[in-house]
Amino acid sequence: MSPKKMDEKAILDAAAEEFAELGFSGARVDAIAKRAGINKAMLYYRIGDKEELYRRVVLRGQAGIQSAMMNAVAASTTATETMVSILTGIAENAAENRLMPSIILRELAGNAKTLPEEGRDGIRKFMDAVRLLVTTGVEEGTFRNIDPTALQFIVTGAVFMLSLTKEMRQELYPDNPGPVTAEQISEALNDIISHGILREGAE
Amino acid sequence: MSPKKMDEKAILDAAAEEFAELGFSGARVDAIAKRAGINKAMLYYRIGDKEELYRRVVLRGQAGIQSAMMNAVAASTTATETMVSILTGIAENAAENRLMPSIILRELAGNAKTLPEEGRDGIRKFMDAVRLLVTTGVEEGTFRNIDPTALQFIVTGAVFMLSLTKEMRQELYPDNPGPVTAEQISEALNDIISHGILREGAE
DNA sequence: GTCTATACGCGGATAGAC
DNA sequence: GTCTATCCGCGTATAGAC
Repeated sequence: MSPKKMDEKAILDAAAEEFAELGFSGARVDAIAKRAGINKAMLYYRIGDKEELYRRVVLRGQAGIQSAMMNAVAASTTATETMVSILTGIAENAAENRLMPSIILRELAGNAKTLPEEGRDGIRKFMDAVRLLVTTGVEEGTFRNIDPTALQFIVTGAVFMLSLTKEMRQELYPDNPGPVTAEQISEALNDIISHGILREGAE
Repeated sequence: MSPKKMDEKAILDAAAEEFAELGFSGARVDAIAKRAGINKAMLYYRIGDKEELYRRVVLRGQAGIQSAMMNAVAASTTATETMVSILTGIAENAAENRLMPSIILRELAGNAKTLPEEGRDGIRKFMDAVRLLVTTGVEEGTFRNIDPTALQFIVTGAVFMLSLTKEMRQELYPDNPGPVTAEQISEALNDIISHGILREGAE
C-alpha cells in the first residue's frame, strides 16, 4: 500500500472517531487534524472539506460492514447458520469499534439527511439480504413466517444499543451490567431471537 | 394551566423538534425561537441558555416515557401482558412523535455525555422495571430465563429504529416498506420477541 | 416583558511563504 | 507538499431602548 493511502487511512480514522463522538456539527476540523497528527491545511489539501471528510468516513465504514456481512453469508449453508453468522458478525464489528454504530444511529436520528447518496445503496443491499434470508428459511421449513424488516432492526438495533451502552451499564450496574463482550451480546440476542421469550406452550 | 406554562411548553416543543432533527450542536437557538414564534432574546429571558433548554427537553421527554410505561405496567396483571403493554406503549409513543427516539439515539451515540445528570435516574428506573418483569415471568413459569438487558434493548432498539426509518423504508421499498404504523410495529416485534424466529422443533 | 441591535468568540476555509 | 497566519461568517449571548 502506498504511503499516500496510509496517510489517508490515518486521517479517516481520526475523522471517524471525531464524527462518532460528536456528530457532524459537533466535530471540529482542527480536532480531526490534531488527532491525525497533521495540521488543518494539510488535511484540506489531502482530503477536502468537512463534508467530503464525512462522506469518505461513512462510505468506508459501510463497505466494511457490508463485506463482513457478505463473508458471513458466503460461509454459511442453512438459513439458521446464516442468521447466526450475521448476528455475530455485526456484534463483533460493533464491539471492536463503536464508530460506525454511533455514526449510523446519528444518521437515523436525523432521518439520514446527511447520509451521502451512495450510502443508500448499502442500506438497500443489507435489507435485500435479510429478506432473502427469511424467504430461504421459510422455504427450508426452519423459519416461521416473520417480518424481515422487524428481524433486521431487532438485530441491528439491539446490537448497536448494547454495544454503545456497554460503559453506561457497567457504571449503573457494576456487578450485573448485562452482556458486554461481542460474544455475550450475540449469545444473549440469539437466544431470544431464535426461541422467543415464552416457554414452550406458555402464552 | 397558567399562560406562562403554556408559553414554556411551546418553546420546549420547538426546542425538542430542533434538537431531534439536528442534535445539540446542530440546533440553532435562533431557529428554536422562530419555531416557537418568539425572538431569541425572549427565549433567553424565559428559559435560559442553550444547555438549559436541552436539559428541560430531555427531562420532560423522559418523564413522559416513564409515566407511559408505569401506566402500562399498572394496567397489566401477568408478565406476558405487561411485556406486551410496554412494547405497544413505547411503539405508540415513538410513532406519534419521534422526537425522543431521535434525542435518545443521539445521546447513546455520544456515550450519553450530554445527558443531564437527572436523566440517569430515568434510565435506571426503566432497566429495573424490565429486570423485575423478567424475574416475575420466570417465577410465573411463562418466561424462559432470558437476559433482561438483551430484551430491553431488543424492544427499545427495534422500536426506535423502525419508527425512525419509516420514511426511508417507504422511499426505498414503496410497495413493501415493512411495519410503519405503531400497531404494525408492535405486532411484528411481538411476534418475534414472544415466539422467536424458529419453527417449533427446528434448529 | 418585549424587541432590536450589537458584541464577540469560535470554527471552517484559504492565501501565500517556504 | 507542508505549514503559519489570517480571513470571515455564523451563532451564542446580552445590552439597552421601549
